[in-house]
Amino acid sequence: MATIKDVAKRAGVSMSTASYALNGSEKVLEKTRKKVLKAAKELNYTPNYLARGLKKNRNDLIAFAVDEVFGPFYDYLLKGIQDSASIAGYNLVIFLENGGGKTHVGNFLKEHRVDGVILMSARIPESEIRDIHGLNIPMVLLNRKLEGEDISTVVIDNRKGAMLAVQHLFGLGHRKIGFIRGPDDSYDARERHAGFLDALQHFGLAPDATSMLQGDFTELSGYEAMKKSLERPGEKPTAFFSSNDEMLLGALGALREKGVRVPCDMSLVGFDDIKELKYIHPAITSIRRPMYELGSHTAHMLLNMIKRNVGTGHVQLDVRLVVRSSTAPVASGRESA
Amino acid sequence: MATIKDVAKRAGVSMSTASYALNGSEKVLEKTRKKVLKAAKELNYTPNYLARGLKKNRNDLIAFAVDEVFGPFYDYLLKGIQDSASIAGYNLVIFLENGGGKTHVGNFLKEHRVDGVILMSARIPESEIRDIHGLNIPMVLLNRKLEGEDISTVVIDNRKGAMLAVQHLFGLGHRKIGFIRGPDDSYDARERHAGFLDALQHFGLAPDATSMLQGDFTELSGYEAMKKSLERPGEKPTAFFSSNDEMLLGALGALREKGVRVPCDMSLVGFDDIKELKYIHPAITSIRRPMYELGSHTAHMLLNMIKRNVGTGHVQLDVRLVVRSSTAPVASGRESA
DNA sequence: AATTTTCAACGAAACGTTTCGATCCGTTTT
DNA sequence: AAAACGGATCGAAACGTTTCGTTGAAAATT
Repeated sequence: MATIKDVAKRAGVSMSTASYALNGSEKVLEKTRKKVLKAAKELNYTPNYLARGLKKNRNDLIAFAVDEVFGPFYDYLLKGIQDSASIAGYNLVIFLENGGGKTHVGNFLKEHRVDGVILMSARIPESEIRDIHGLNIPMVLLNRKLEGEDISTVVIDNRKGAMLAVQHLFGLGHRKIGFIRGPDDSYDARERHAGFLDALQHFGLAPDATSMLQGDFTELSGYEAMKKSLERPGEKPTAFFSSNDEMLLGALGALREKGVRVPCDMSLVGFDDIKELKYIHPAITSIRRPMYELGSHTAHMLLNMIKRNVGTGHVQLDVRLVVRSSTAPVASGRESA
Repeated sequence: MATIKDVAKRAGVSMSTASYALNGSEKVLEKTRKKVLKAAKELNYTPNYLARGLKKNRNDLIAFAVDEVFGPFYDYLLKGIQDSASIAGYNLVIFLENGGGKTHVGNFLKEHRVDGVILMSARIPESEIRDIHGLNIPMVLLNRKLEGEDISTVVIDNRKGAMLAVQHLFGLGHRKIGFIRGPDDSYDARERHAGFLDALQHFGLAPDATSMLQGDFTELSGYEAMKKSLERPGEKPTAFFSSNDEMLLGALGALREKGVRVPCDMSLVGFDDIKELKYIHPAITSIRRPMYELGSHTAHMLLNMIKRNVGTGHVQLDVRLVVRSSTAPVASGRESA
C-alpha cells in the first residue's frame, strides 16, 4: 500500500504539501496539485483512514443498533439510512443487538471513535443509553424516547395510528372494540396503547378490561392471547385492533380454529403493514409507517448534528390507514346500542 | 478520553509496561499488572482502536456486502454471521449495494484496513471482485462463485434443491413440469436451472421449451410470465417449479385470475422457503435453505483465514424439501402417458 | 537598491498505540 | 567476590496522517 510519503517522493514535494494538495487546500499551487494527484493515481494511493481518524479524531462512521429480530420490512428503513449516510460520505456499521447483557454497539463506540450513532433497538437498557450519551457522540433515538435527557428522536405518530384504526372501525359501526397490547418495554407499544384508550374516549366508547389482550409482539403471543380470550364466556367484541401485525396474524389463526369468520364475524386492524398482510386471506387492514422516510430523516438529523453542529431535534412522521378486506361493517343484529 | 499514557502515569509505570500489562503479556509482574489494571479501571480507559489498528495493521472489522433488496428472511443469515464474528471479537460492517456504478464495499476496503470481507451481493461485478481480491484481504463469496480465481465460497446445493422438487412432483405423477427461470446473472438462478434440466433427464422427462418461463426473481416478473404463458394455446404443464418463491407468488396470482386451481389443476413448488409461504392459501411447497448455518459457516471460514491463515475452502450446504399444500397428485385423466 | 510583504512549500510535532532493543537490578554461577 | 545471567521495566521509534510554525524566494513597496 502506497502511503502519502511515497506520493510525496514521487511528486518531488514534501509530505505536508502532498497532504494539502490531496485535501484540496488552496494553499497549494495548481501546478503542484496536478503533480501530486498524478503521482497518487500512478501509485494507486488511498489514504489510510486509521491514521487520518487518529489525527482528526473522526472516522466517517455511523453506528446503527437494531434488534436482532429485525423483521420483514425494515429493509426500507435501513436503505433510507444507508442512502443518506453514503451520500454524505459516511459508512454505516450495523449492530444486531441480542439483548444478552452488554450491547455490541456500546463496546464499539467506546473503542472506535465513531462520529454518530442511531439507536433503535428496544433491547438496549436506558442506563446504557445514558452511558453512550455520556460519551458525547451525536446520537439519535429511532422509535424510542428517553425521558430526562436531551437526545434527538425520530418516531412515528403511533397515537394517530391508533386513532385512525378506531375511527375506521367506529365508522363501520363497531362499538365494542378489543385491543391486543404489545410489551410495555416497547415505546411503540406504550404509545399505541395510550392512543387506543384516547381514541375510545374520543368516540365515547368504554374500554372493556376483558377485551384487552396482552401479547409481546410475537405471532405466538397473539395466538395464545386470542385463544384464551375466545374460551372465556361473555360477549365478544366485534372488532380487534392489534398493536402490531405479527400478533394479529397469530390471533387470526386462533379465530380460524374456533370458526370465527373474518371479517363477517370479526373485523381486524393491525399496525405496521408488514408485507405478509396482502398475501393472507383475507388481506389485513393495517396502519402503514413510512419506513424509508423514517430512515432518511434519522440519518439527516444525525448528519446535521455531526457536520453542522446542529442541536437536538425531534421528528414525528405521519402514518396512514391501509384498508383491505379484514374489516367490514358490523353484522346487523349484533351491533350494540 | 483517557489514554494509555494517563494510565501509565497513574500506575507509576512506563507506557510500554502499561501496554504489556493491558495486553496480557507474561513479561510483566503480576503485581504490576494489578496496578495497571486498577489505574485503567479508575480512569475508565478504553484503547483507541484507530491507534491500535494503525500500529498493528488490523481493525477487528469484517465487511459484509449484500444487495439492497435484502429480502424477507435473510435475517437469519445475518444473525449467523454476526454471532460468529462477535464471539471472535470482530465487528461487522454491512453494506447494502445498490448496483449503481462503484460499490460501497470496495471503497471502504481500500480506505479502512478491514480484516476480512464477505461478498454476497449479486450486483458487484466480477471485475470489482477481482479488484478487491487483489487487495489481499481474506475474502469469502457467499452464494456466488467466480471462475479462475482462488477464492473461498459458501453456497447451498441448488442443484439438489431442483432435484428434490422434480422428484417430489414426479412422485405425485406429474410428467409435464414447467419451470420459471431466474435471471442469468444470478449464480443461484443458473444452478437451479441446470439442476432442473438434470433432474428432468434423470427421470426421463423431456424439457419443453414452451413451459420454460423467464423471470427476474421479482414477484411481478413471475406474474407476467405466467400470464403470458396461460394465454398461449397448447397443452399446459400440470406442475411448475420456480427458481424462487417471489416469482411463484406472482405466478400464483396469474393462475388465480385465470381460475386455475392450486393444487388440483396445477401443483407448485418454490425455492427458498420464504416466510410468507405459510400464510398463503394454499401454503406453498418449497425448498428450504439453512440460512443461519449459511451465515455462521461463512463467518467461521473467514475467521479461520484471518486468524489462522487457513487457505481457501469451499462449502456446500444441504437443502431440504418442505411439503405444504400447493402440491397434489396429478388429476386422473389429465396425467400424460 | 534595500526593505518589506506575500505566499508556496517545507519540517517537524502530534494523534495513541505497539514493540524492539536497551537498561537496570537482583540472583546465580564460577 | 567478581562475572555472568535472567527477568522486569523502560525509552524511543514506528504506524500514516494532519497541521502549526517556519523558511525561502519572488513580488511589491519604499
